[in-house]
Amino acid sequence: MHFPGPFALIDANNFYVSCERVFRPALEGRPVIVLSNNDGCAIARSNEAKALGIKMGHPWFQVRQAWPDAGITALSANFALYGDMSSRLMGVAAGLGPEQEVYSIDETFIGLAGIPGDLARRSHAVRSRILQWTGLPTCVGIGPTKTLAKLANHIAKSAERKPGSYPAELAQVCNLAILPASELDAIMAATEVSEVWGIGPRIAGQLRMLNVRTVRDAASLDPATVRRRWSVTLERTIRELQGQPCIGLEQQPSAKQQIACTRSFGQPVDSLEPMVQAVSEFAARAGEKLRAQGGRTGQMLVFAHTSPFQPGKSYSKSITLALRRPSSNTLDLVATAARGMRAIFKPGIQFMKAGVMLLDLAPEGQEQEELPLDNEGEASERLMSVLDAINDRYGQGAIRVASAGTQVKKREWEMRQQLRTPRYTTRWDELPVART
DNA sequence: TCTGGGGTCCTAGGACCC
DNA sequence: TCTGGGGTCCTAGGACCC
Repeated sequence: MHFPGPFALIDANNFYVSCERVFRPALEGRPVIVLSNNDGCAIARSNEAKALGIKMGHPWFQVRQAWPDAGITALSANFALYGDMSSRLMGVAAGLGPEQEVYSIDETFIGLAGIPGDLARRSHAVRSRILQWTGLPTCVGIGPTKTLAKLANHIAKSAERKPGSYPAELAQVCNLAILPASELDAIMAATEVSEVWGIGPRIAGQLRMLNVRTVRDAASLDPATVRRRWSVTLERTIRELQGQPCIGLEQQPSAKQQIACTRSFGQPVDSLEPMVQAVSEFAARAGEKLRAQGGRTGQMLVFAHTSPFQPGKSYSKSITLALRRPSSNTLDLVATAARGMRAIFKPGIQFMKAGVMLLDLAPEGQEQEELPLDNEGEASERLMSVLDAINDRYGQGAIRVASAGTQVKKREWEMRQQLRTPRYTTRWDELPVART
């Protein structure tokens, strides 16, 4: 395990909303939310939207009813844009220190070992550079462990957004590593235990029953007792709060152990053909992800179910299928997914969601080889790399399997996305226009 | 009318082995 | 009254993260 602390955590503020605002500055200062797939519920909120009381995961149709006159702008998720903005952010953020772990689309840990001088001042400089070069506002938290860096980031954000919640000088950049013990103690006593990375609602509730309510309370627990009562995971969290590094920095993203592609439909589907289309498409997407990490799959899970929100009879079924031999070939995967769907489909059901999961992943070259009776394997690899290269250059879906549906064959299962902004940075025909 | 998607890790318990 | 000891592998379920 690698502990090049102290650690910084750089985290974008309201990331998806901030990406949208870069290209639509008129949205500054206004309540803006970004919706999940299918325009279902709020997954990102501007500060103004949070101030209205809109919650994470709040269904859009309820938001619309509850605040008809608040001037809320709702946008469909534009993941092509967010992914590209993320890689720009990560590139500039890397300048803060020698080692970097990209933790999520909008967060990165930086290992600061060996950096001399005032880390807070350096962080302010990098923060300004990110804002100037990408347009994205961020906050930086610094601590001797990753858990404390996360906590510091929370404090930096709260101090900025809610003046008075913490000392004003901690806004935007908060370095817990150099705080005098008494001040650190006061801050931990003023922070709820549920804010700690790794403590979710369930464990926070159990801790509350033991009168452990603040971060300070949690940091005073005995690690051995915590391990006995809960698990080694929570023990690590407690030790990290006490300043002992237990969670290392992971610079190379490790290969995934499973790959999923699942979607809710834009409308209920009750016939077999569109269901087969949908899982064909999902299998093809999953195959792209699989080839990107250089892996093969030996098992696929296919599932479909009705909406959990609709009254009436519900139906949910899944099947696990073995591939004849480990493969990353889209044509194999699509055929397997279609076979699975035919096995679990039942007429007269209003299906609302389906998905494909690739299990039992292994790196290429690790599986047992069959005697090559022809050059089938090599041809398949060349076909897939050409497919990926074309889709990479001309856009996702430029070439796809026909069983996933075509423009002629309507794709009735496709998700709704009526409020999507242009893919400004990744499509030539959607570039922002400066002047006509 | 309308409610997301994609991951990881840990533990307990059962099956099975010698 | 008594009923071994130790190990591995797999799966399901719980909890967490963004």
